[in-house]
Amino acid sequence: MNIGEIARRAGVARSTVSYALSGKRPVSDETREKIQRVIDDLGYRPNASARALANGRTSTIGLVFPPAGNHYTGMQLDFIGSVVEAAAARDYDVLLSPSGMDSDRSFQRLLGERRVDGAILMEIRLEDERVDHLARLDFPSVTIGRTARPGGTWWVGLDHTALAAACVHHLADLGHRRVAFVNRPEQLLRAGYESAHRGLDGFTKAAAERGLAVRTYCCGDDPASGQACLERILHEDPATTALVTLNEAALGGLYRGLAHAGRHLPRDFSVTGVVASRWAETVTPQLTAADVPAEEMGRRAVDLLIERLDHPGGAPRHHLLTPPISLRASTGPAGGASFAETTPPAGTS
Amino acid sequence: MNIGEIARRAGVARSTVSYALSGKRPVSDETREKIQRVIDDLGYRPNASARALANGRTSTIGLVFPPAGNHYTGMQLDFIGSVVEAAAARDYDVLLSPSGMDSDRSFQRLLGERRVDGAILMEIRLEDERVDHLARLDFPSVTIGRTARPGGTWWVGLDHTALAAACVHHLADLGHRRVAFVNRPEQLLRAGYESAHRGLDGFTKAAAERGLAVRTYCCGDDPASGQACLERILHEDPATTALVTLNEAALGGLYRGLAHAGRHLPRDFSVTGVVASRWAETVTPQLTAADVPAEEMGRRAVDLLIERLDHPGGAPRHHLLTPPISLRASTGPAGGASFAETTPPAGTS
DNA sequence: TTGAAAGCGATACCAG
DNA sequence: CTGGTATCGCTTTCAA
Repeated sequence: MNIGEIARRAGVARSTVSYALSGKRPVSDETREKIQRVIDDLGYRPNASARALANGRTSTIGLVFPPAGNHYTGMQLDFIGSVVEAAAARDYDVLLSPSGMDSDRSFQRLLGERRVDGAILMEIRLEDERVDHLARLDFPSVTIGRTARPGGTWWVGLDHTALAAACVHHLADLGHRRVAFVNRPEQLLRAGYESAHRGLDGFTKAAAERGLAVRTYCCGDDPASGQACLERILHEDPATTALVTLNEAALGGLYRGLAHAGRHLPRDFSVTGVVASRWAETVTPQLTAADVPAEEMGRRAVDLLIERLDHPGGAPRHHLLTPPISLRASTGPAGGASFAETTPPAGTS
Repeated sequence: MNIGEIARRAGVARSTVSYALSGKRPVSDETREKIQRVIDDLGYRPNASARALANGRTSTIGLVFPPAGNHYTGMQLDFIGSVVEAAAARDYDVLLSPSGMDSDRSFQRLLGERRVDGAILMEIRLEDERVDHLARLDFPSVTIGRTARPGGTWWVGLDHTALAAACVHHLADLGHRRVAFVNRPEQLLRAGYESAHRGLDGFTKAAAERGLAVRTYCCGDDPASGQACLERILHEDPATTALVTLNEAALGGLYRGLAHAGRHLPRDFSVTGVVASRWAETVTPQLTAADVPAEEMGRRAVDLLIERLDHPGGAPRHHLLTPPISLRASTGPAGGASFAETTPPAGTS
């Protein structure tokens, strides 16, 4: 079923059917209705490939995120969901590409073969070859996260520096003096992941400002690593009374480690960090955290990209978000239990 | 940059370039190398729309899942991730479509406009108009989950009946006599969601077989609902000593409710269910559960679909999986505390 | 082993 | 207001 067949049955030219559909040229009511009847009868829908070939637009956006092997973090998945829904609302389809490098086959297909009109990139690194690549090609794209020098590019991001600092200040205000930082996996830090770097920076500087004793850790993206990491923390400094984390996937393990060490939240230990609300609310006690507004970020990224597609050559725009800390139940005043002096160090049993 | 330009620069016909690329016709080494050099020089990649138009295949599969408004469950997202990775490994792209009905715009675009070669459907209902629609059109598709009468269709599914029954038997073997069932939200049950129905069935029958006293509940897909649901359970029958759940998103809330009621797992209460392992391992104590093998299911769905695409007309195939229960730490013998008689009912404070 | 040309199914320009 | 036709970039048949 194609446009020629519709034209034949309606007794008009193919171009007339096309114009009746697009409205880009006036068509008499009579003709339009005649055409519409045929279309409804046959359930005709124009072929997307042909249309894309003819007018150079696919009405599809690419969503590029690194392959995760076994598991994605909840946050990554939240972004995917929000981007897809926002795009659907704007009548765009979303093509997924699990690629971490600009040389990945899937990445090449998306861009090189022009399968998409534009792309949204996730999991940005401070130095990101994918971003540079796209910028060089002047390929319309928006990043969720920002590189070291984001000037001239389109992005929506979180102010991880400020967020981590806010966590530190919150803990310092509560009287905590010895605080640990639980980051994403070391391999991601080394690879230059933005959130890991800026978060660490913000934490370190704010802690120095407040004169806190700190230790920083990298931690795998899973509960078992979280538990192991917590054991290390209490082993290396049993007097630690609080931690800040960016690692939502490890959160459950951190909690478990605390429970095993006999530390009761928030009485003798406080936990806070940067985590999407749905995960913060899953743990008990619920996590006091700067909530990552995944839905808003996905929606804004889509809006920016569509704006860029509709108005090529416009000045780069971006959104830097700094969500407030939501007070829940995982932080409390330090010293409630003076734990380190009344019990043996954990992690040694 | 198109195939004509490559042909011109290499001094050959367009068809020769095409054949050099596809290998569907012998091309002399000399010619091929000449062409390849030009291609490498210019970084040429064939246009996907043109190719799709010419040969009728898009090398893209559609992944259809219901719009979730605010949040997807972790399991849904796990499926998405696994399908995307499996497809990428087979050089297929994945187009996402958040649509619950066959009338959704996104659904129509995907199929009607032939944006995809085939589709994978998630969140199947016992009576599913999307599945019927696709079957009528003979559109290549595979479902994750199965309808009431899955004969003649392609699917990969979980034997929820057997899984729920296995949970019941596990608890009964441990001596539990009063057991609750925490299902997905009522609205999904009413809508006929397969897992909710078959799971409930399996639970009910197995419980009857073992002579257990049971209560069944529907519960919203979020921690707050889980907590509320647990309060109701203990309020309506304080002597309940165990529960089975399909609702992974509520799990954190169920645990919290138990903690608030002073029930210690697994000493005075046991929890088990059907949940993907990564979520089962997030909670403390880790959940003894039939692990949903999301990755395997996604991979198998992709394999089945590609098989169906490559060999049209083949006999329908399917995989029914029954993963075993992984013993972790959330279940234990009943009666360890004889809780109901020594403390007031929970949920009344 | 290679070239020429006819589609694939739309869009949009040029005429009338 | 409508029709005819070139065009998008690739695949594949037909001929040499």
